Amino acid sequence: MVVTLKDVARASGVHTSTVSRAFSASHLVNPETRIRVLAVANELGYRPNRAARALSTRRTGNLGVIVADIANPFFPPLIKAAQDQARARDHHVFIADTDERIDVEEEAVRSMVGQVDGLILVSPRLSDRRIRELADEVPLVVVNRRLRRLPCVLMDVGEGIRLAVGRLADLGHREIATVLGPPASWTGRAAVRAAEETAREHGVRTYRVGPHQPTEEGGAAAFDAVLDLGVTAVLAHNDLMALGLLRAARERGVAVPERLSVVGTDDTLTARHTRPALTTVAMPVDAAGRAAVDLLLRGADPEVVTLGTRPIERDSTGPAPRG
Amino acid sequence: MVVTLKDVARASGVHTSTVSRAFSASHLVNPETRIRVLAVANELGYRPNRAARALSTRRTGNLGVIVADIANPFFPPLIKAAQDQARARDHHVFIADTDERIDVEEEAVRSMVGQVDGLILVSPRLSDRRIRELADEVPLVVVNRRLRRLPCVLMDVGEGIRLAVGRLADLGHREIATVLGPPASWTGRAAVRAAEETAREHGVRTYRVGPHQPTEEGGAAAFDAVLDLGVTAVLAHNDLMALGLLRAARERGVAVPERLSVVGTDDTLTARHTRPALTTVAMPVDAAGRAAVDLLLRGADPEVVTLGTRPIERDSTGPAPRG
DNA sequence: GTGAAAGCGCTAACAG
DNA sequence: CTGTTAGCGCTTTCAC
Repeated sequence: MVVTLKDVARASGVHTSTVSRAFSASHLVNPETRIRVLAVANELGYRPNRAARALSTRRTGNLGVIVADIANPFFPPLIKAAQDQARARDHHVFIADTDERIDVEEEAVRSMVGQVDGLILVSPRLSDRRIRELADEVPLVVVNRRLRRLPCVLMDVGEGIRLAVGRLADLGHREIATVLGPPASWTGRAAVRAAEETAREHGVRTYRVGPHQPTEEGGAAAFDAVLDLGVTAVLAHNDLMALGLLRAARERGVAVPERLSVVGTDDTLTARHTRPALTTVAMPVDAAGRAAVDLLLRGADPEVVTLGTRPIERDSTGPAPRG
Repeated sequence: MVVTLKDVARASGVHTSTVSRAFSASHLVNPETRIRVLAVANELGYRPNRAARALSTRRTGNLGVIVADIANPFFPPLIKAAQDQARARDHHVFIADTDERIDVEEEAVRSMVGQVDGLILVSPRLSDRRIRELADEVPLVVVNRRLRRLPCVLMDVGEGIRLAVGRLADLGHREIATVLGPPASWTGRAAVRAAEETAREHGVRTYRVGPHQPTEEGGAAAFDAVLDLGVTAVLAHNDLMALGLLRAARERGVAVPERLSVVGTDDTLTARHTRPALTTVAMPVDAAGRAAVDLLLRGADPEVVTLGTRPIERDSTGPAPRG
């Protein structure tokens, strides 16, 4: 059924080691034999078994990318950028989705260890401690979380959030709610901190709502609480949750932005298409994906790459309603 | 650095095979030794190397899902459903994105063979012939393409398209354009065929535009050609392209649906949120993902699972403008 | 330049 | 119940 090195060796009358060399150390083999062997291999449809190869070389040529939820449009562009970069450096990418579940994340990592040369953990939900343990077993780059002495790629949401909150203050908003995503989200915490600091500097009051699942449903679930607070603007943990808020607002007849301004985070595809178009904080996901692969493949000292973010003002924010 | 079976064996004073059995055939080992061995293993932080294990068992416990573009919101829900189902059956899922490129798809398949127990090809761009060859090397399920004597999961877009076109005819449309996606798209061809047949039955004329990339950009690129045809309605290969058409229409000041009705396919997340909300054909992606895993794991005779589709009427379609 | 042999980490008969 | 042995598919010394 499956053609192995041995089959090729037999069919071309040389030893397996010669066939092996023909593939992975072609300069060590007589050009003529090499050509003959490759011809036979091709004829037979031989494909090296990468897993077996990895067993002796300790290099698989694969990288693993582990994300919380590929259905969250924030992740795919990052994954694709990582993939492009990996391909340019002659590696393949295996992706795993953890469904926002910590046990699944653990399992995903475990199943990849040994089949990849390195792992990129995007917005991991695992504990810092556990990530450090894993880093001992396999080269690791963490995206969206800061861990001392580990290579990290960070997107400074704080920067974009500060600008966004400043803008809301200028528009006259005096009470703002932040809608929280998963408690384990490192960037989420950083964003909330940045929002609250900036708000304080502008004399704006803040409230927290949540945590909720970082999904459209989660955002919708938060809407009533937001409304009850009587705020005039709300910052959502991500665009998905902002979409949920937008939908709930429409269903409840709450005008956006006239009565409530809504700000998302991520600038996903949908943000440009919502009604009203969503104001949001754009993340440099492409750069992050590429940087993660570079860090992983460079394998040098645990460097930290920090990338900037900025708010994109669309139609879901406007002047605060007059009291 | 990395702990192996041998290390555990040495540390617990038994043979490697006993350690192996303690892990994968625990009933074949004395309870006391097993407990001791597992304790030592745990102490040492031993993790079985799945790739090595697979080399002898020929079972990896992994399934591969290969999709054309994870950034296309059509795919993630399918992947997630497949993942859930796989997990329920004690398997992991590795995902690969082929960037709509046939060479990358080939590479992705190749890199996964040997590291997975089976492959799910979603909307493959590879030739039928090549897919059949691959099916000889690795268990395979094809989604969104019909291949004789191979297990397939099909979503009958035709069904939804026929209903959608019928509805357009009822709304008075007499000239309709179909915007084509990638030439290699099997469902795309089926959809166009269904559209043209139904149109003919209703005395409606059809035109084809494209092919274009199945992306928002691709859709936008098709807009001018659509406009030039003077049609009053357009069916897009997928929602992404429909979004592009919507955007281009807005930019050109063409009112949707007053002057042009737009229909997508897939019913992705964004469709509900566009302005106007997109009429589209909903695909049973969850069911498809689950069915694909079931077929793969059952490994029985090459069955074909066909799932129905239906149009969802929103605000991007309306009565044809009066001539 | 090529073959022989050992080994990567693990499992699977086969004895005992 | 456990140790021995062989082998999964491939690479890598080490001789010749």
